Amino acid sequence: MEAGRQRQGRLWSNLKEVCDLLHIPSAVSVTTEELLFQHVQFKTGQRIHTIGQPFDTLYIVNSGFLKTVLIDEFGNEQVLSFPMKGDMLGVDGIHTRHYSSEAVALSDCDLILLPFKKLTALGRVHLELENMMYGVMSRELVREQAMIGMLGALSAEARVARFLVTLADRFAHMGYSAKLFNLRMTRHEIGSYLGLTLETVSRTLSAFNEIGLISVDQRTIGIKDAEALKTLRRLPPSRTRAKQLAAAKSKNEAATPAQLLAAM
Amino acid sequence: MEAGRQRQGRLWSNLKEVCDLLHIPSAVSVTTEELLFQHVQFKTGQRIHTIGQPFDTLYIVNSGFLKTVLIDEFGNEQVLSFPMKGDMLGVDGIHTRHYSSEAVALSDCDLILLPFKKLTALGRVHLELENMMYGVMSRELVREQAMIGMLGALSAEARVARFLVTLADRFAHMGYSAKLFNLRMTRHEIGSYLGLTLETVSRTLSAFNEIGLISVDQRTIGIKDAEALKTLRRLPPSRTRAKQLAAAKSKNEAATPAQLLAAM
DNA sequence: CGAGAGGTTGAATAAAGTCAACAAACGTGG
DNA sequence: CCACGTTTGTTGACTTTATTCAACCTCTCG
Repeated sequence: MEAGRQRQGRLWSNLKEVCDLLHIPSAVSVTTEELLFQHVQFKTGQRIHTIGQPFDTLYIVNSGFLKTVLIDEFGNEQVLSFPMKGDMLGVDGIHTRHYSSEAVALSDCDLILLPFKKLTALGRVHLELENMMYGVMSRELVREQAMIGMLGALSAEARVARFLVTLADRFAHMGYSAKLFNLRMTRHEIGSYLGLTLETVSRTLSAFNEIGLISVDQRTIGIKDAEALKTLRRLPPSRTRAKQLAAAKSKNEAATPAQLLAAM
Repeated sequence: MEAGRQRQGRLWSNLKEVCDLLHIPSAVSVTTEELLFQHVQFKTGQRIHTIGQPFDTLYIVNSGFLKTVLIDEFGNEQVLSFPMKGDMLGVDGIHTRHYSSEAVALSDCDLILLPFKKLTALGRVHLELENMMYGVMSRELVREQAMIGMLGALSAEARVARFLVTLADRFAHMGYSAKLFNLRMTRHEIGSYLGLTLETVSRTLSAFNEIGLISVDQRTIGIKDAEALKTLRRLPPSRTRAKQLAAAKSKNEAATPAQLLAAM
């Protein structure tokens, strides 16, 4: 299970470990020791690559959390993604040979370096590597399409709800709890990612907490009703919610998410 | 310049023609006649592929205009892109082996078929083909990132302005006029693409027309002040515009875009 | 020529953003 | 360990932006 081994004070991974990390089925016959990829560690806040920097390597996240951002003409950050274990970074640099986004570590990180030249050269020998690349790039493309769909069509509440569900799924996929986890990013970063202001994110989380869909304590999120979050499109107006809560309280009962959402 | 030749009642293109179309520098030595890719024609309104359909081929647009869309759980279309000459379709199908979006012809179209199996097989022989694939996929990824940035950060007016500028650039790149062109899509489709309602798109175009940035006549758009459109972030409030227009009128002059935008 | 799709415009409404005050957590150095 | 300033998060009041609903117009194409 230990992806990578110590050598010369650094970690290295072989091709099989890389494929496993990317969830790409690999039928590598010879797990040759020649095919080793170096690890690099980054501390919280460090930049992995910046916009415009010459592209030469891709990165795979082995551990830790990051954000990728665009910087617009007047310095405003637009968060594009929150890569974590198994995600690939730097693909946007292939086309122009310069990174078009910036990647920043949100926690201490361990990344695997994939020098692009080496990768394409190896791709001709180990053809699962080539298929891996196509698969990963296509997957990223689909993810971005989903993001565009979300930004184009969903309300603030639906965006936050989906964000939480997606995060929960990713944590589950990594073997962590999908019911209770810590956000690694600020409200501002979430807002930027979702095309909302940090206040709207904060208010929406509070509203979800109020009606019992989640519990919120700073960056600790508890998922209480994943199903409701998945299908949520719009919250009932707050006066309706207040009325329902009051009614429930007067009967000395806790209002259930189901009751509240029925008012939609 | 004629990309494709008649044969058995259909058109075929060789690798060099495909590369040229994609704007990928190709140094193919042997323009072997073995390496031919078939064309297919679609009429306006026809579907190239649908969501969930098994993936096996990529498409390159040789002529015509299309849209790609996602369909959400309750049948609403979300437009993802408006592919035209030189763009590639179907890349989203690689990952899951099923197309994740739907492509529809907005005009009569001529597309080149790239069977994916054949493509990857050839990629091992002609390595510029492999590089082409990486380049095209990375380019598409960067385009989608820009889209996310736009949807996340820009006002309705800025989105419409950028949309027009981008279209103009693409037309110019194809050898058409960047100053005067026809939209191939409805206001509804533009709105969906930009995350706006059709009414907002219509009003914004009218406002741009009113202050002289563009001329609008149904689907015919004339670009009058490309620079202003490129840098536009927000329009001055309409009462200010009304005042300025009235002031200009009283002096018997036409209000210039510069005057109006100075009020920002 | 008439039906239907596409487009424009206005008035009312709802959603999200802005501005501002405050509170809680963090981290650094005394 | 505590005091401090800084960053992050919450909440309220108000404003702005874009949507919704509706009426109406205008092309296009059977």
